[in-house]
Amino acid sequence: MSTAQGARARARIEVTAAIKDEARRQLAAEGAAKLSLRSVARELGMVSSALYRYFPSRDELLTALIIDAYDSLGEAAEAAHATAADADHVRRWTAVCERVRAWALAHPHEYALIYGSPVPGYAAPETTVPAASRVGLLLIGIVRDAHRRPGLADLPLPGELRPEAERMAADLAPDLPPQAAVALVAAWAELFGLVGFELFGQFHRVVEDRETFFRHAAARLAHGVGLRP
Amino acid sequence: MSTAQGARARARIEVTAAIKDEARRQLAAEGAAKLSLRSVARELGMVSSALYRYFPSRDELLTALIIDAYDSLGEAAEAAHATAADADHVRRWTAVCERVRAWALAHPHEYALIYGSPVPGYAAPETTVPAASRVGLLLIGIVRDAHRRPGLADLPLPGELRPEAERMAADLAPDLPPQAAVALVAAWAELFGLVGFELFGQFHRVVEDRETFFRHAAARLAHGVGLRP
DNA sequence: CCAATGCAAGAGCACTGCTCTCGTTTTTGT
DNA sequence: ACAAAAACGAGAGCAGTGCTCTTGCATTGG
Repeated sequence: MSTAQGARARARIEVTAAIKDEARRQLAAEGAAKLSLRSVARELGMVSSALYRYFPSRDELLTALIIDAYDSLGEAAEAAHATAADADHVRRWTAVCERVRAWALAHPHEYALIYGSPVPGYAAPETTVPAASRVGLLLIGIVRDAHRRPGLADLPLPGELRPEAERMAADLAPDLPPQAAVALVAAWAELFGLVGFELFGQFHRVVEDRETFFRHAAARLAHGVGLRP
Repeated sequence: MSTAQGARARARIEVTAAIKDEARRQLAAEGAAKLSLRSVARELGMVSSALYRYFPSRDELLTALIIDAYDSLGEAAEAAHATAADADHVRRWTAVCERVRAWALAHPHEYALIYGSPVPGYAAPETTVPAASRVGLLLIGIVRDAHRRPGLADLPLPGELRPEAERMAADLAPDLPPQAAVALVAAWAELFGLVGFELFGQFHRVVEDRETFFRHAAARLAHGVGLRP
């Protein structure tokens, strides 16, 4: 039987956590490109080959960090949503958007890891999907609330788009009108376009008061999906 | 005086071009991470150290490729704009957007290089700015045309945003109303959010008919900046 | 108690960016 | 036209990387 897992098993999860912590430290400090297995091992006082008992490759380590980053961002966004629970739909939407931006500015390298170019060979493994969906699900929830109250403006749905819109709505939010689903996905992508452009320097000498600019852009996105104050 | 530059100077620009060509080949085939100076040199039949006579570092080579990529994208977008010169403003806008998307899908690694996470240490050098602005200038031109005809819808300008809006308009397009400038910059960033999400796999199992989805998202962006058919 | 497994260490391979030196060739100033 | 200066290609070498394989020790489980 043995209730308490042996000392070995406990040591394993501790070492695994220590590796991830040190790797995350190096990622935050220098970026994914400069993160090296050898230097993580060195910092932890072990030899590089020992590290392969815990992660089969550098890419696997990075994947673990990717999932953690998605979770950290999702948690932050959910917390922002919770503290704005009493506000109207537009304010809840912008609260989530602003928190996403704040998280990105605070964790630029983690953000680049998950929303920048895929760093490894490429193709994010399927295991990252649940963690990656958290912000999206949050935004869907806000629009769903607005639709139930009711308070979701009706959007036009061009005929050409109807089949895809219905498919998307069926997968994402069967209770929402199809045009809301497409508007939502578009706004979701556009939100990260705004954040990414600011973070990666495209707004250099273009936007100065980025906080104000972003707040209004986020409000315009909310308006675009049909939310009204 | 000496009109025809010496054979040495001519050889230099030829070798420089050959290096860039081979580097671009490897970039397109394997991505920026796998592009190595040594393998470029190997493929060109020279030794790696000789390559440093032409590019002082790997990052400088990458910077040259970045500028070329911006120019290639800008050229494609301008060509699309030219062939749609007779159409209405919305169609010209969407033509440019769709060409940007098509270029990104055709050159994923180049796109990742310029709009993904900055690959080197980071911070794109100032020399990339002119090439990077071409698509933005194109979009500004379309809105300016619409404003002159006239046919640019009036957008609201919240008081809080007015100072930044006026600053942006002064820098970007003094002849446009301030609110058009902010809407333009936001739409510009959002456009690349849409493209990036599709390219980097965020639409996996979310959007199926991506062409149709994108066309309508681009049209919605046009509407958002005040363009009307 | 003993065999099977988990683990850390070390050596080693193939690769990278980059530097320095050493002849050779081309350009330039007088 | 000739010598000094600059540009160039080749090679060796340094420090670093991801990853594999073998060896010996510690911890498990039957």
